[in-house]
Amino acid sequence: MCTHLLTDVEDRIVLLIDLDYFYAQCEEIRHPEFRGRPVAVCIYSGRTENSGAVSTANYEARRIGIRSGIPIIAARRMVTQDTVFLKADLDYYDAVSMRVMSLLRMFSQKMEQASVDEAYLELRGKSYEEAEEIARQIKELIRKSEGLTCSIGIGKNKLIAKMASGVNKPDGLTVVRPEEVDTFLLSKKPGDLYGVGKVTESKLSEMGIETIAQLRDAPLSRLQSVFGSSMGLWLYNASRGIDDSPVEERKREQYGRIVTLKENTRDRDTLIQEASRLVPEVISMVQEDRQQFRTLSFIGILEDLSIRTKNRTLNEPTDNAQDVYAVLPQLIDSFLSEHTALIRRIGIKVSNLSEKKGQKKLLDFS
DNA sequence: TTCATGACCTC
DNA sequence: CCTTGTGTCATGAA
Repeated sequence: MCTHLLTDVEDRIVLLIDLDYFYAQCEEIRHPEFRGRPVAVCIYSGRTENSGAVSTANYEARRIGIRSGIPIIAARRMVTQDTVFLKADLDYYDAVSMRVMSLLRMFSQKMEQASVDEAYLELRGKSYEEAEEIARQIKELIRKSEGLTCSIGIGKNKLIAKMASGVNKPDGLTVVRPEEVDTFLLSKKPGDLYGVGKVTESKLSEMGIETIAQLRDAPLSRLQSVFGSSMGLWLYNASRGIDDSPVEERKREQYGRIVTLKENTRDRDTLIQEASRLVPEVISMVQEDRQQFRTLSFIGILEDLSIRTKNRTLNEPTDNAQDVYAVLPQLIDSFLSEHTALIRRIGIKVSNLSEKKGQKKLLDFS
C-alpha cells in the first residue's frame, strides 16, 4: 500500500533542475580563460603526485575521453596541449550551489535538493506549457545571476523528470507529457532507469531482460523473488513510469568523512591517529546543525577496495568529540581483529541522529 | 534494535 | 595499470 497518497498525483508536475558538469562549470566561471578548453576537476588522494580521480569533466574534456571517476593518471594520458587539471574546491562549489538553490525556492514551496547540483520542484495546478515556461525562466535566472547553464527535465513524477533531464544535455529543456511516457520509456533500456546500476542491469540481462518492454512482461512476483520485495516492486513500477515518491526536503541522516592513507597499513597507532584527525571535522558539522548522534562507525576500505565497517551505538546521544575519541580505538581494534588485509582508506561516520534542544528556546509547549 | 554488507548515486 | 569522496536505502542475521 502507498503510504503517502495525501496528494492528487494527477495534477502535479515535477521539474528536475540539474546544473551542467557542475564543478567544472564553476571553474569556467571564475576562470573564463579556461572556457573552450578541456577542464578536469580532480580529487587528489595525496598518495603520489597524480593519484586520485577525476570528479567532473567539462564537455571538451569528455570529448577526448576524460570522464568522471577515471584515475587522474589515466586522464593524463589523454590530454591535449590545452587541457587543464584543477583540484576540486568544494567550499566554492557549495557556495555557488547554495545561491542557486535559494533562487529555485522562489518557484515552488515544494522543493527537494537532491545533491549539490540537482533539485526537484513540484508544481500544482499548472499545465505542461506553463511548466515549460517556468523552466525557461529558471534557466534564464540562473544564467543571469550565476552565469551557469543547467538542464531541466519535466514529467509527471521524479523518475520521469530525472530521466527527461538527461535527454538534452547540456543546457537542455525536455518535457515528457503523461501521454508520451510510454514511448519515452520504451525507447530506453533497463539500465537507463534512474536507480538501475551495473549490478541490477547485468542481473536483468542474465534473466533475458534487455528492454523495458521485456521488463514490463516480467511478473511482479519474479522480480521480487530475484531483487527483493522493495527493489522488485520498484522495477515493476519504474518500467511503467510509475513513481509515487514525494518531492520533499529530507533531513540528513548521517555525517561522515573518509580519507585515503598515504600507504596501505594496519598499524594501530597510524589508524587511530588518522581517524582522530577526522573527528573534529565531523563533530563540527554535527554541532553546526545542532544535532546529536548515538551511533559511531569506523569505515575501512581494504586494499582490494572492499568496504568494511565497525559500529557502536551509545546508550545516550552525544555531540562531543571526547566520546568519539573514547570509542574509536575500540572500534579500530575489533576491526583489526576481524580483517587481515591491509587498509587503504579509512573514515568515520555518525548516525542515529536526533535534534539537540536549543538553549535559546525558553518556552516549548509541544 | 543493532550490526554488517551491498547497490546506487554523481560529481 | 588505476580506481575520490558522501550519503541513502534495503536486506539479512542476531
